[in-house]
Amino acid sequence: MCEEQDGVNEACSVMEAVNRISGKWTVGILLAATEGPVRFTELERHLKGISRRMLTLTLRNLERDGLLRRTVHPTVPPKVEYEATDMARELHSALAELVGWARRNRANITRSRTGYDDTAGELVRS
Amino acid sequence: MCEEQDGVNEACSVMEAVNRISGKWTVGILLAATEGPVRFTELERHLKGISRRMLTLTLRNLERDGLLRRTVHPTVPPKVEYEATDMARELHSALAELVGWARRNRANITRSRTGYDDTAGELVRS
DNA sequence: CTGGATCCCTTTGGATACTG
DNA sequence: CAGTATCCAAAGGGATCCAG
Repeated sequence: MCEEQDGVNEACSVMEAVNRISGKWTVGILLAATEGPVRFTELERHLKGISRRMLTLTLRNLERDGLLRRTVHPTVPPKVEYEATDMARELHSALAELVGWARRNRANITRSRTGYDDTAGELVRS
Repeated sequence: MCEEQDGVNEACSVMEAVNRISGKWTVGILLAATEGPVRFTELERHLKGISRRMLTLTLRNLERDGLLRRTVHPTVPPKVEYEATDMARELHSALAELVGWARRNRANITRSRTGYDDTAGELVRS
């Protein structure tokens, strides 16, 4: 599935992880579900701007990967709760590293981008 | 740009990072460029299956974000080298966490998926 | 050798309306 | 409340040819 070469298999492992947490809403949902069980509409309000369809899809995929546990309470009206699994909680600590990096370098990246756009942009339209 | 709510701004920082390293080839390129300067065709051979277009695009974006440094040697034939910046090297350490997580939980996720597909799959086609 | 430009297909994601 | 179904737009990504 993933050719084994020098550093590429390492990259492959990372990508497996990255692919799983990529997606516009995945991290937000994961973080919310780590603090405790959350309901569908709670998430819908929490993740402002998400559509029902994307919320459903993202939840399904997370459940499928074993990162979320879905509990249906057979009541009227129905009540469904989502909660992060242990595996997801471990991931959370790894995520913290990324948060740190993002925080530290947010400004650098922005500067780099503007610099790049200013420089290269002019060359193109020369 | 990113509404500040409870845990969402935290998720936002993660997403900034995730968005930057997502993309099919980004991590592979980053890892290769972290070990030392690499040339265009080296990468093309290393990342088996990548198209020239995607290699170019990914390199451009990484350079734009300040994660890669692009050095042009004014020779004939032209020679261009890419190397990871300090910022990218810091990211590499954060990535290591993810690698660990991916390695530890790869099997779990696969199991979870097959289990999910077996269970839910039947319900759908009922 | 190192790309740029173009075409085209696939995937992702959003809006909305409907249902148990 | 918690979804499902459908339609549609935008982005991702591959193939190929062209150029400095």
